[in-house]
Amino acid sequence: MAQNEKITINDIARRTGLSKGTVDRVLHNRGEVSRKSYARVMEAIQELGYEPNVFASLLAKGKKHLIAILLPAHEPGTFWDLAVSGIALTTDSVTSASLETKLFEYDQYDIDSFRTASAAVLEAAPSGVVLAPMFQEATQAVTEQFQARGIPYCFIDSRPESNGYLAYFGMPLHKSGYLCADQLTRGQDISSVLIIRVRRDRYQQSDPTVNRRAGFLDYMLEHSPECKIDNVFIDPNDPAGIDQVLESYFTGHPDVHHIVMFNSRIHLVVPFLRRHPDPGRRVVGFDNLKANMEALRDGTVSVLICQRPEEQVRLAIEALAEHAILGKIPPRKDHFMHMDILTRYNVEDY
Amino acid sequence: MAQNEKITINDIARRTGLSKGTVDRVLHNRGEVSRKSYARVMEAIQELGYEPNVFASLLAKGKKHLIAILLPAHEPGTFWDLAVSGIALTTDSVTSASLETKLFEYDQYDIDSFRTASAAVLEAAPSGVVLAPMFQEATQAVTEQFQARGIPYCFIDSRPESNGYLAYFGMPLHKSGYLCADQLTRGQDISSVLIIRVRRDRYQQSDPTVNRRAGFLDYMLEHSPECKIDNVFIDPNDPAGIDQVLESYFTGHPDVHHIVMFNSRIHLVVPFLRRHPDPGRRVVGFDNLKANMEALRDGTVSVLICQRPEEQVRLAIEALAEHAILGKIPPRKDHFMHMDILTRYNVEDY
DNA sequence: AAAAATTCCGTTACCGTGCACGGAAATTCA
DNA sequence: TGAATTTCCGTGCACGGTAACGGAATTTTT
Repeated sequence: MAQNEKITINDIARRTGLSKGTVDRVLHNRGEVSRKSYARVMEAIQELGYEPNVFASLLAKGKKHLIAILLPAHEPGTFWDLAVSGIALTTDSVTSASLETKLFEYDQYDIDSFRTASAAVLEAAPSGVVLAPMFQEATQAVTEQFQARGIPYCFIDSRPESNGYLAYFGMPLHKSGYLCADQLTRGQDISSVLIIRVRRDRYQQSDPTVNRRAGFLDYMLEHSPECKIDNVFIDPNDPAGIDQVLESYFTGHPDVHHIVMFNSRIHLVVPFLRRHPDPGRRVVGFDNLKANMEALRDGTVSVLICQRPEEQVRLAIEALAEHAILGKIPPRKDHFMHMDILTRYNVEDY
Repeated sequence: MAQNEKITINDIARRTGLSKGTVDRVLHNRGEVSRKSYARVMEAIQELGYEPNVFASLLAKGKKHLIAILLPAHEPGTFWDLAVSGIALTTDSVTSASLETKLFEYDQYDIDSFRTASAAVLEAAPSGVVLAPMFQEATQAVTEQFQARGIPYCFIDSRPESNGYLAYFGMPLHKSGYLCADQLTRGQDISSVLIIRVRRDRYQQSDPTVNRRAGFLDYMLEHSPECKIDNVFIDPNDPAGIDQVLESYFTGHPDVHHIVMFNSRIHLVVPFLRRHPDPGRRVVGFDNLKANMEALRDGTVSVLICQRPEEQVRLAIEALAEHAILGKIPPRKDHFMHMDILTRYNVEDY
């Protein structure tokens, strides 16, 4: 409070009778300092409450830190497209002057492309990496490389069992399924629900929808144990097939009104739903894709549960930046983000 | 992309055959430069794509910018307490090295204390001010002072008619009332609602609840025109009185189940509601005060509509910082923030 | 005890801008 | 035309920290 003047390494040098070169050496403990001098400097730092000047430091070393972002290809209108848009959110022009971000993309259905992309990341020798764990073993493999090279990394979206990451930013998956069920049923008893699922591929992937579904089922078991729960599977790349599947299901089950989908692709079934309106129907999906929000606006979808993937990316980048530039490590590892409930009445300003 | 090396004012000096002193003069156009030289420098800046090095600049001038925050006193558990907690969110340690924030508080029921606080802000000659418009004319008066002195300012929470502010961060008020009604009724017809209001004081204050109520009534008019809407008034400082008012209202109107309140004080009526449970009741309030969230958890309150006042403060500070440090002006003035819907199932990670 | 090797430490040249000072060049005045 | 101004512009130090370089002091070797 009182003493306004920031104290510098020169002050410490003077105080200890040493030179700023020596002070600098102990600050970055890069050796070549006697025990005695080391102790004296540390003491002075304590006493005077020295704090390094970030600007001077950054200016002097003039290094640009590279943050690598390793994500599935962001085809327009997909979840990963949202995530990627968060890179630009690293708004802070000051910080960003010493930060460079580079996006490494891969095909989320092709493990080899992931391996190639990982290799490229390692090649680039970044100061930090943001990634989503898609392929379990391959992710494990690459993060071990990161650790071996002392490269910090953050997970977004979901999180593997491992433990070496700097931080994780994502939605509490099980809870999100629970919330989803509550929004669908509005806390009232319902008699039937249809879960629409996407058939997964051969590789063992980390799949957030598993936990969501579990949360959903837990809620239903507690609140609507009588409720009949059906599952149908669709193929994202076959719109005609989707229509067929739904058509045949609903002709067989005219009494089913409610629909949920635990991934971001609720928009895939929207065309069908538009053609077959049902005033008693409720539809809940996930993630604020453009197409999903459109469906929310016109009432085809009742509720979307969203997790701000852009924010997750932004926060991950910031955590890595703080680590790289200032050597800070975030107090918490796991950051469970708020689950946003979107309806047609609050979708506009999202 | 290709040329990696950042170009500096020295490069420009060399290119133009002038000295860096001159280049610096045109960069900050502080005169003492001939037309011809000025033009040449500008041209070179264009051609080479010069961008100043923020760190060097900040280091050289070494000035700490002061951002003043002018808000109602943040008594624990109030809305303004939340807002104030956002000051600490100016997380970016790099930026914050050149930023200093100072909180100026006043009594939101005492216009003189506001005047005193405003005077103190002017006294401090800050590089920017964050404020919420409580007293209309007094706010007008002080912002005129800011403009006269070239001090940029941002509004949060709500926004007066005037026009000289740098940016505004807040909830779309009318829409929030609309949303509130939808959450209360769940889109279904209801027959009656009770609006609980706080009697306002003598001074003409900027009152966000007016717009919210308007939005609410608009919704009801559209969706439940038959609905009977009652109003009662309570005094925040008289708990016993609150109980009396509610007691007498509900004994007279046992058929009324639904309750809304358009300010952050829904927690005031929670004790009464807890003592008089009603399974058919729905209660909607605003803002994530601790007490409100508690009531959400135990089911006394059904839904809270929240606006992240901390984020508003953070964003306002960041906007001012960018302006003060880098001279940037934000692209948009008005930032309507997303309205968060909180239920017992997503309140935990908020 | 002298030479060789280590361990420590001070000096110094930057990093890119900001800014004060003083002087050269151009202009105005007498 | 020479002096007095006014316009312009270059020089140089400061900001706080980084890191290479080389030398003094100390320790180890022969």
